[in-house]
Amino acid sequence: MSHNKVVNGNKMPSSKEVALLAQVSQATVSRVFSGQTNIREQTRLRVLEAAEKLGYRPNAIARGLTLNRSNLIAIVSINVVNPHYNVMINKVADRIQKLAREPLYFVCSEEKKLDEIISQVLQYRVDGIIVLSAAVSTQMAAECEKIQIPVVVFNKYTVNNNIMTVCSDNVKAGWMAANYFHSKGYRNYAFIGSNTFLGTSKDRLRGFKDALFEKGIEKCEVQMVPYTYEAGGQAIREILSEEKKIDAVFCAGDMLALGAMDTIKYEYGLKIPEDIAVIGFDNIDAASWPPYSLTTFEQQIDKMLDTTFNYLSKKLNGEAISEGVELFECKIVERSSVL
Amino acid sequence: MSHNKVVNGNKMPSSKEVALLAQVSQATVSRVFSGQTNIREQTRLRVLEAAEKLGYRPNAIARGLTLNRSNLIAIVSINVVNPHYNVMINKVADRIQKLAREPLYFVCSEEKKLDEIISQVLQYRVDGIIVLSAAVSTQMAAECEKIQIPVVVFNKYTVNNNIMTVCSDNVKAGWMAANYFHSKGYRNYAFIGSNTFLGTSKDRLRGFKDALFEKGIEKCEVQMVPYTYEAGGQAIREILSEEKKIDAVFCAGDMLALGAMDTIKYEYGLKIPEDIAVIGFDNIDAASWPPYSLTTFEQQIDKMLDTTFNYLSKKLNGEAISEGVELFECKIVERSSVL
DNA sequence: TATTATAATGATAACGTATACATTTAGATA
DNA sequence: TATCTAAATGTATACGTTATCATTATAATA
Repeated sequence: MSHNKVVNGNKMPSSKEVALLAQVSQATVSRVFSGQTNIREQTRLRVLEAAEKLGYRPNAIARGLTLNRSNLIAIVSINVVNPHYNVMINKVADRIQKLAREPLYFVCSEEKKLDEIISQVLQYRVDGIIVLSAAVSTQMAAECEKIQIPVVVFNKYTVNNNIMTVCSDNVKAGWMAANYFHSKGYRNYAFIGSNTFLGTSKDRLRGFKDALFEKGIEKCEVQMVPYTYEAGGQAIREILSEEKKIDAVFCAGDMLALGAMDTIKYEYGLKIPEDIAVIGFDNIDAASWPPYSLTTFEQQIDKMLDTTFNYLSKKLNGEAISEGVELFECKIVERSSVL
Repeated sequence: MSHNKVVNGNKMPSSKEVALLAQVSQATVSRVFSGQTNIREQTRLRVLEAAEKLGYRPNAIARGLTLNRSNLIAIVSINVVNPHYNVMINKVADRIQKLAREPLYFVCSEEKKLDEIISQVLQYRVDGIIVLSAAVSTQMAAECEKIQIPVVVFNKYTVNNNIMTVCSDNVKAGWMAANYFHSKGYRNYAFIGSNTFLGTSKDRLRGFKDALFEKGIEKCEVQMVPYTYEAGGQAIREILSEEKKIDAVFCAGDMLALGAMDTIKYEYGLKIPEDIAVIGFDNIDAASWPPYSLTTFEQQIDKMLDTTFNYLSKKLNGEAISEGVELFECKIVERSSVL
């Protein structure tokens, strides 16, 4: 059938077959490929040559079984179209590879199903789990802790003894946004958040309202919508339609902000920032483009990743490091969507 | 030390431990969890109860070893910030999960290193490999074929007997773009492609030039730049700076097109489409936003994914299906960046 | 050369699962 | 009840690696 009859046509050769060809024991082959030192150069070469000839590659699955770890690190992310998000995922994947591990990628349609997904993840005996923008249940966190699998929740504020949480200080950012608006003379506020990232949006809203309260302002139009450009437009439409006079809108995501801006300009013929000022969140690429020039918040993603991976690698090396919540301050990137 | 002394504090229980508690053999536990039928309901429940009590989860790694397949499907993608791309990756991941497999995600910084990455992928004895926008070497393709691992190259035209290629008909799309421009009366052309997706860009350029040639037009300014918004701007700057009169530019990617458009409008004060018409590629979200309203090409991503996963699942089920190149036509989405 | 110390290698037992085969049990029939 | 058949379960082994321990080969020393 096959044109190739060498050894075992259709499956990858094992170390045993390499050993046979190189005339050494299987253990020696294993030693060569697990990078041990006590090997005579001559035999090492003979083994490598035999391996080359057979197209041998160590079986990571089998290795995982004996070592009781897979070298896999899971990324669990909610399924959302968000440029900022995809940048994050790529960065996370890259860091995992730099840790000499492989990213096992799980997409989670609804946050409700997160526990189910993690349960699946655990079947792979991953070395660690990074959850993006979703909350891990207390029960699941306890279970992971019990079997010594480090979990980092990234970009979602949760308090949980057993897991590491790395997150932006969203409450403070909201507070900063309000103060920034106020300092520029704006007085009639609106907030557009997303129910896709509900917790995060709520935190930003809380900080926003806190600051307004400090200034003696109670009124603030609030819309919570899906995280899309269109929904941003729809939200501002709701706000503007009912004769509610606002002159400043804080959007808990650039995508929402861009949708709102275009609606403000093209549907209502209003000027930004003269009629309405806008602040966004995430500083996605498009925020800096001339048609928008959106003032927005930048998160310290790289520093957050440093913390995440410092924690993970310490855990993986068995070094002591304690869990907790690590908050990072956001920075306003000033452009021209606010006076 | 630990507050929990049940069985084996810090590692996940095995089927053996479950068997012990349920007073059955390990084989029976295995049978319950691999969904076999010949099990008395009573014992099945006893096993499930014991498993529940111990927090047992089958070890996918060990299962992979015996079955000689991991249930993993690798996604190998080049590292690029491209919204269209991230949408694709999410869709691919989702389909993999629907196939009851898990996506193992590899990011490849340079296309040169693809073979190296695939070599790593193969260590995990993945059930299949999906390569996005990168070419697999003939040698590597042959190797994968030999060990019966199906490979699909998505979104990159390559001819290779051993792998399945699913790709848009880029040559034809380029040809369509030129004809579209020409039918609207434009006569002075430029092309901006990306060296990040060089092969794809070249194909689109070839079709574009072919059509121009048919019309008796030889001249066409060409720029090949990295796939970014900024590079798109820089490219059009190069084209416009040297007194080269052009009135139509075809960009092999929306990101490039948006960058070019903003530069045309805000730096040169020219009007789109009156002074210069623009066609993009991919139909990313931003292309439809009012400031751009970009006429662009839409790829039949879902149909392409259908073909990809139909091929994969047939291969995985051992059904016969032959490799080959499957091309999909692109569709122009007409907006107002062309007269 | 004989003796040691050390480096290199081999033999073997895990790791947790699935499965072929052997055995037991339960249900059906006479 | 005895017998037979089929279903349920148990036993034992293999999957490809790593690691421990035992053994052999090599180099260093007297």
